[in-house]
Amino acid sequence: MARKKVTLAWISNDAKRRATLKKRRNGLFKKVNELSTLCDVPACAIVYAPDEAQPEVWPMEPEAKRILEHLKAMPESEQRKKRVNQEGFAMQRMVKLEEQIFKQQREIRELEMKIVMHQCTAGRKLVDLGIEDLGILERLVDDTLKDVHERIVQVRNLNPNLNSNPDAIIVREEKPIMMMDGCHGGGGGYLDDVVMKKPCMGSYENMLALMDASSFYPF
Amino acid sequence: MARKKVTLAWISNDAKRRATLKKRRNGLFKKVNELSTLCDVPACAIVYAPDEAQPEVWPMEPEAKRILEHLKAMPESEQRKKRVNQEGFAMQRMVKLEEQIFKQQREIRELEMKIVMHQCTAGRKLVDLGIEDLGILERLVDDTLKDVHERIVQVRNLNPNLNSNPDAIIVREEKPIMMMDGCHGGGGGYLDDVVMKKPCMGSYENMLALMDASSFYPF
DNA sequence: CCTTCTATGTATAACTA
DNA sequence: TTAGTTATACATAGAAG
Repeated sequence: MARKKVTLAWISNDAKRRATLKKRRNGLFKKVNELSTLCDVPACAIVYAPDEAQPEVWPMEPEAKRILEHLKAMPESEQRKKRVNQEGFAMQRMVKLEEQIFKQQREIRELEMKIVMHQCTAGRKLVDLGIEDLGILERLVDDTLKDVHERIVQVRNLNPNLNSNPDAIIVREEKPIMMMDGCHGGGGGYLDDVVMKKPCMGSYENMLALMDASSFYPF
Repeated sequence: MARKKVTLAWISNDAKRRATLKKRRNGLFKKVNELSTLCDVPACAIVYAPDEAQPEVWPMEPEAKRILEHLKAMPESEQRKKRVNQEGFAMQRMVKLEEQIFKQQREIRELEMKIVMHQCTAGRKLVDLGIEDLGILERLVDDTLKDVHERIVQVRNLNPNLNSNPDAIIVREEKPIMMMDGCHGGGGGYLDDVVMKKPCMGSYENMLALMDASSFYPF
């Protein structure tokens, strides 16, 4: 019954659109109520439905009307201020988008470095990496080392008589790169976040983030 | 971090109430947008914030007025076109940015999947390793770290002005990574469900539509 | 056209930096 | 304070009646 991901676009299917309108209008009005209750602020919402001469209004018309009177009375000069702010809106949004892109680029690089770590047995050489990638890799390896240390300490605490010194066993291989497969996850594994991380917010949410009152009404 | 069950009552704590107001107001306006986009109906919401002389209105306050007054349509559409042209540049840029973001998000997801694949293949966790394996691992990781250090020093000697701090990255070098050779089981169908989402144009078009010229130049 | 159901997406309370 | 995270509550798309 997998629910689709809701594409923000006009719903062409008639029945669906009407169903959605109804459900969401209810949800919207509920939210209006909650907001004005929780925060004790006057609030209202108005939705025109096709086929309905009068729009749905929430809360009761009279109160809504009172709320709306303020708008009518708002002087022009303030509207102009708002206009200016709204023009700046696009700018701000672009800045946000670019920031997001930058962050994502870093995230991508980091993931790539993690994979390099996994890959090393496949023969990748450090010589192929640029200085920046080396920096990232350094940190990752260091983190891994810390995780391993930590785990060793844990185990030692449980069994103080154990010894992890593998000198007698280990023969260093030609390749200096460790084989990471299977060394992650679970107990503080440094890679868990890769799996768990929530997908980045879409740009639309970003836009909403900009919809802060202070940007619009800075007087 | 358990989220409380939201008692539908006035929030007495000041900071909390303000935070909630802000969050929920954004959420509310987002819903208004979604509703009017999905179902193509005029809709608006108005929220008064304390400490603000004027209420928050969504969509643009003048548009809201129009909605409320059963606005008259025609002459405005032409002005809207003009408006859109004026904003055309910014809009196109934003579309580009959004596309880029979307592509990057897919890239990130793909990288994450590759790592997951590794984890699954390896199927072991740090916790699963015995003390000896941990010791071996420790040395391997440590050796790797040393190798990385060494390589960094080498590179620095060649180019003393280089900086390995990832934060300094601005433009990505040519993609140096070759991913996971041989790890894509046949067909690689596992990513098929990544649907090409239309770059969030809808919302901005909608926004522009709301930026009706008559609303902005009401003099 | 309604409900009702429920799996899944989204919003957001609480927390952290 | 504002921004970013995470876990959880809530909203709702799609299906079935």
